[in-house]
Amino acid sequence: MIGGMTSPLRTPVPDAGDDRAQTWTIREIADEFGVTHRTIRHYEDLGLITPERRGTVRVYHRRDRTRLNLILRGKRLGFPLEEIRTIVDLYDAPLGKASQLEYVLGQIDERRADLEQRRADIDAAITELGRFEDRCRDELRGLRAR
Amino acid sequence: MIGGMTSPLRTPVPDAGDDRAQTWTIREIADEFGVTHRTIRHYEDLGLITPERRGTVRVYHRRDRTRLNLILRGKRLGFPLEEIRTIVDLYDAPLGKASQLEYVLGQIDERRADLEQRRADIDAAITELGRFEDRCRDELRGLRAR
DNA sequence: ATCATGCTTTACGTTTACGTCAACGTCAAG
DNA sequence: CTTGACGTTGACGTAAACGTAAAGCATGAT
Repeated sequence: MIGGMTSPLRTPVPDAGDDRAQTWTIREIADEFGVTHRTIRHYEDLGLITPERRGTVRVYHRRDRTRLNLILRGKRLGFPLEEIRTIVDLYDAPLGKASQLEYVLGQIDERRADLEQRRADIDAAITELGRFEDRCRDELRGLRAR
Repeated sequence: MIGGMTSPLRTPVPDAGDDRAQTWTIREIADEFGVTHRTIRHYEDLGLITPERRGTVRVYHRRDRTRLNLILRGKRLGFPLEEIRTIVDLYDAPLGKASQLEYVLGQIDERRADLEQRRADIDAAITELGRFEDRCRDELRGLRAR
């Protein structure tokens, strides 16, 4: 089960006063998202997340959690991590100049096309399952009618 | 491009008269489905398809093509091959006894639940993309307004 | 002071899904 | 009968996505 426990870092950050600047350790993040710390670090190796370093230790912010959510959903959808990186990078690209915006909009269209293809596959699979289920139920009724 | 060329085997099968009993070679199947013969053989190693053997040579029937379609769609959806096997096996299970039918119906429900979870993920991703696109377009208009 | 915990890096192991030879069989054509 | 064009079986290679020790700091607790 994935809860929403908020476990404050023992170093409440000097720049405090803002309690929304909450941070988490790698273990807390891993537990909460139901993955191992090794997985988290693997994503970092691939540049999917870039937690702050306080000395040698990793400190995770809200931003990292947002990215992790995107990553895990991408995984559930079967995207390879490299492709997932292009997606999460997309979401926090600079967007400064018009050319960059045009590029991002193009990427968005590509992504959407991909996702809609997948949805079509899923819908096909579901209706097929439905037909198969009907056949099975018919068969079952036939057996019980005797 | 994946066409539908029908290339008859040079041995038109003694049990002929029925032209629907068409067969294909591994190369034809591979080309038509856009995969390599190695991939086809890999699926056979895992028990996903079981082509007829005429001597030492593999002979593919319509049934194998049906399975291959299921397999490739499963792959597009990101299912691992082992899981895909349980799915294709499901579709041509015996269905003889009621107990077997009950089991299959249960499996169908599981599959459907999985697929619907995926569809939910996809829908979420698509609407998120939509919101992001709107923000980008706003930004773009802002730049051009100057 | 030291001891246990938790975090870190380094590095090799594993599973999945094929790719890539190598070496051989076979069958029709020249 | 030899030459290709396919087909077949190993067997090893590889890329992705982590798992699994091994061994070193850092820090709070005893």
